[in-house]
Amino acid sequence: MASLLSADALRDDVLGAARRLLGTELVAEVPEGEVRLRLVEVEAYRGADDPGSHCHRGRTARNAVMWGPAGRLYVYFVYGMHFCANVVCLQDGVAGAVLLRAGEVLSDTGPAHVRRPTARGRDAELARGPARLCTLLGLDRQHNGVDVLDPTSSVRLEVGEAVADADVRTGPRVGVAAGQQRPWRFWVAGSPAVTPYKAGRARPDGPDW
DNA sequence: AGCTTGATCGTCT
DNA sequence: GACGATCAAGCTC
Repeated sequence: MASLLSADALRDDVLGAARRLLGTELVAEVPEGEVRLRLVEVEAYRGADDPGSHCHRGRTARNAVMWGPAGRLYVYFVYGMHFCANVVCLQDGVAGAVLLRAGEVLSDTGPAHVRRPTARGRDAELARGPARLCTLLGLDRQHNGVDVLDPTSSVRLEVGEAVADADVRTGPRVGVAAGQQRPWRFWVAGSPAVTPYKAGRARPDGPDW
């Protein structure tokens, strides 16, 4: 059987954690059954030194989980209709997390397509984008703070087939104007589930950072 | 108390 | 390629 990811993989630095999370498998119990996702796109976020982070301006009720121990889920609400999920990293008391941006469905895609009808039968679109990933796995504010390293949780992070360094790509984070120079987005080259690059959003010469 | 913006997505042109 | 949905956090007044 697959083993759970170790907290050590997340505790030291967010960039290493993001790299290590590629290829890991997120398993969630949903009403339709179980959905198993291979993570293929993630982004690293930090604290006060990261202008693109929710924790840039300190601890608040909303971002509190990001300051807690590694391995918990930080789930937040955006644009009035969507949820996005992160895996919390670094030591207790230090803000850090990795946003889960995309994954490939390894389990039976039947139940997955029931949950994501707008994918119109295309497997690559089941979990392409952070909010779609949450919809697929049924993640919402109820899951904020859930420990994905706990075998009794309804959402768990398990070790998967390793992704070779040669298959890893990095680039600027999507939709983050601040800190554009930081190539803190990691993805698996060639995966159909990775968010397509939007040239129009790039702002390489911003004065932030 | 009111205003702006957002780690987005689906639909329409 | 562009836009509207829809709401809470975080500012500003």
